[in-house]
Amino acid sequence: MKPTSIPDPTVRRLSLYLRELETLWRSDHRTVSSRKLAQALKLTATQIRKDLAYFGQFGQRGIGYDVGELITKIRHILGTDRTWNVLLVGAGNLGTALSAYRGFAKKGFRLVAVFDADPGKVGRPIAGTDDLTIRSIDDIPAMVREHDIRLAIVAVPQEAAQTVAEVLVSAGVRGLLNFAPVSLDVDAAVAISSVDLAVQLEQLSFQVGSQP
Amino acid sequence: MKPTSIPDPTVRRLSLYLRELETLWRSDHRTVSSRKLAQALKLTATQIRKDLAYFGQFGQRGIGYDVGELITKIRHILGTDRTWNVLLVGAGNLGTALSAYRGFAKKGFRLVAVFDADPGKVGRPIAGTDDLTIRSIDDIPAMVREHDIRLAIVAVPQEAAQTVAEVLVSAGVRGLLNFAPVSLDVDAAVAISSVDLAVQLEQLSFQVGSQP
DNA sequence: TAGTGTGAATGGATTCACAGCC
DNA sequence: GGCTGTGAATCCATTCACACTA
Repeated sequence: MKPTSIPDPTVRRLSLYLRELETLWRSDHRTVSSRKLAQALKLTATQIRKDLAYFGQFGQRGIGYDVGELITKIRHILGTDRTWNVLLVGAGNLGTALSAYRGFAKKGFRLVAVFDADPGKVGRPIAGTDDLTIRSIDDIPAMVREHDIRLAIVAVPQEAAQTVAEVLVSAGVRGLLNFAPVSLDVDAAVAISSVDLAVQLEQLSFQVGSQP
Repeated sequence: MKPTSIPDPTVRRLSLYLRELETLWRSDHRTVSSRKLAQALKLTATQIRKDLAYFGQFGQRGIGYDVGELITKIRHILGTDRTWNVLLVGAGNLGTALSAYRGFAKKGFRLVAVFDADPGKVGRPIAGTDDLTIRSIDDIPAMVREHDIRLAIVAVPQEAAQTVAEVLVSAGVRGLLNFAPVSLDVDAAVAISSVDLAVQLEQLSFQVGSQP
């Protein structure tokens, strides 16, 4: 891994490369060219080579890339070659669906606890998970310490999001995946990734709407 | 609205401006400067002014922007000043959570039907919605025609996503919001917006991981 | 021939600097 | 004094062109 700062778009694409490579692996492809990868992802071959070149020389001229090796390398770059303990706040519709989502575990993210502010929900088990029960928000700091938590998912209503974010950050969490439709204001050292479901539809509305 | 092609990043930010403006409106702010807006969203004031200038002159020098007016204008630009009928495929964990999500309706997106391939699920009502029941995938074309559907949400497992996308597109859908962890291959005229939940966490892993 | 890796050129978004208006 | 709108300058990601290797 080189010392230079990596362009943000490159990091985003790295995840897509990994996803595609894993699919290729499952269908028994053991080598792939930047051109093939580009086709599948609707990017350019040069871009993929540039992106990978930020981190080293992974390919064989004339041959392409070794799928298994590249998977290992990208996982290492992204930091997903180990297990991350993750915690989730907000046991509403979305929160419980996310708790039961298998895709996280497949990528090495293990959900260790779910929290909700509603005392009526505390203690209730979450369907579709092995043995998770809803905990009180007050237990967050202890859980963060106990399980070395660095990442958390925020799936609470807009009004509660900023407060929850502050609790998490002051407990020591370093990255937040935010589903609340609000821009969180936290220390700049904390990484934030946001998914606003309505915003996604608005983008489509714009693109489709400007067509007849 | 000008004829020039709008930068993609600008369109993405437009949604954020709208969200922030709606929050300001609820807290009784009736005017706002680009600097205030920039602070809240962690952007630069110039960028906001440039973005808005693509579409016209909405501000008052010395004063700022009228919150209500700007909301109206941005909604018009995004095409959300009308109701969009939307359809959702995949009544698993995530799909049912999305069906019950109130945020879509607030932004003018009305979910009119939910589909699933599992015959055992067809006919079952969806909790948290008024009167939606799960329908057979075969009914998609009829529903698209009947309700003038242009946007659809894909919340099916990876293996099913490409097929579902093709069914939707050939039925006439113009934009897809895809939650399956796969890159969909459809006609270039179809707008696609993708949310891969695991990818979001990977991005955080990278950012947090490169810190000590 | 098929394919990677990379400096140089290009293109497009962001920021600067400032004119113009309240 | 405060703030918008915008050409010019800057910055940064993408693409081009090609040396190099299997």
